Amino acid sequence: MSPLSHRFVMHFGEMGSRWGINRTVGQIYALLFVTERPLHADEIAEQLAFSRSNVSMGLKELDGWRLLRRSYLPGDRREYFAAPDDVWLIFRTLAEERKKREIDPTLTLLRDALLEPSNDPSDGRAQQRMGEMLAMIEMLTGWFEDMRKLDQATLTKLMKLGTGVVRLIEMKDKLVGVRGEQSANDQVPPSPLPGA
Amino acid sequence: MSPLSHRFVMHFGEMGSRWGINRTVGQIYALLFVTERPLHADEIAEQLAFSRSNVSMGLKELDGWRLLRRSYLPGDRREYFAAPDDVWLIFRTLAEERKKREIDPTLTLLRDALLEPSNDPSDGRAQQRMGEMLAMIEMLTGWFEDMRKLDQATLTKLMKLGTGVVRLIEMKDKLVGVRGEQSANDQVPPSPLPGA
DNA sequence: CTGTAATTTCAGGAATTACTGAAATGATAG
DNA sequence: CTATCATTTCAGTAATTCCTGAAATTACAG
Repeated sequence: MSPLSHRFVMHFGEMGSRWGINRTVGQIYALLFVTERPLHADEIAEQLAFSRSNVSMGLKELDGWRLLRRSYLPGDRREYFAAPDDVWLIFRTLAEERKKREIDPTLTLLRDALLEPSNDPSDGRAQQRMGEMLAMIEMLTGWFEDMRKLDQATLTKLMKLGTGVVRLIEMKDKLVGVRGEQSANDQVPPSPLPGA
Repeated sequence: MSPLSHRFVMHFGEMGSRWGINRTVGQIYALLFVTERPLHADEIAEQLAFSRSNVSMGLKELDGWRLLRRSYLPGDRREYFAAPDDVWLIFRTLAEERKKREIDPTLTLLRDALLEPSNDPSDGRAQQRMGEMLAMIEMLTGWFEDMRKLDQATLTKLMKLGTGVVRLIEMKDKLVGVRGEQSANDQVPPSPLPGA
């Protein structure tokens, strides 16, 4: 492995813990990401000096994140692995999976907990706060869902526009006359900071 | 603690590991979040059945995330802790801190690594891929920075607009007349306009 | 200062998570 | 079916992270 690739792979290994994956998984993905051709498990194990079984578990984990492309070579029984070519696809998948793992369980808890009527009068404050949190998360996830539907070209255009989008909204408000509330299904949540 | 609050606190404890904090820190923050008045460390330790020193370390950690409000009571030497009232402020802070911890180090690595000219010819592919990743992260963080500058009201409006924002952009393009400056990747193919 | 209350630090043990080698399972060619 | 190669599972160990009690430090009242 070239010094450049090696540095990149090591970095992903170190960052792994902050990203909620372990060193092995981080390094494996970095390696697949920078490598031109698909690799089979033994090659990965050899390059990273991990045990074969560790690589197997790491690949399984990555598979759970939907971040792997699998392929075969004619006349070769071994399975080959690669990262998707499109970095934006990788990012989208990552964002979706993180939302599913880090946000959705809390969304469910808040909805469930706030549904059942409380007979404990001391719950007032807690209900209030949990309601605030729920409203925020629903707005964020709704918006995330909206953005997720957009194709890459549109999303790119939107991001390049940056704060310029505010001028558009002001312009619209001026033309239309005012802040007509958008219909119900317009709530959306943004997830700035998709995590790693 | 009421059953409702207890459930919330336990949930945050369990989710802690997925969020990159530990059980203690998760539970402490959940407790502060739902509790009306600020609490001092001993109260937290008692309610959650953690050692006093563990609470101290947890509060230090939360402080590092800038998620704590500290206060004093007249005639009382102890320090009191609370979560900010505004859930959006909490979210923004969280997003900023996560970016700092999870994204910025990689941004730095990619910039540094791609700056130094490589003499290793086998670096071609790695440079290419790392460049793609860098371009994506720069677009995302740039956009994040733009959104971060907006005040809450504007951000909320934008999120509620959801995919409606695409219609605005199309409208603008129509009014202004799409100029050649819009490059190839800016074409706006009829996108799924769910709200439309 | 001195004494006391509040808080933090830290070494070590507890708990959790990561990793390995060996064995089991699965897949395919002949 | 059988032999062989590939992959996964899993029990045990290594490594890391979490948590505690005791000691040290800090803050402040008298």
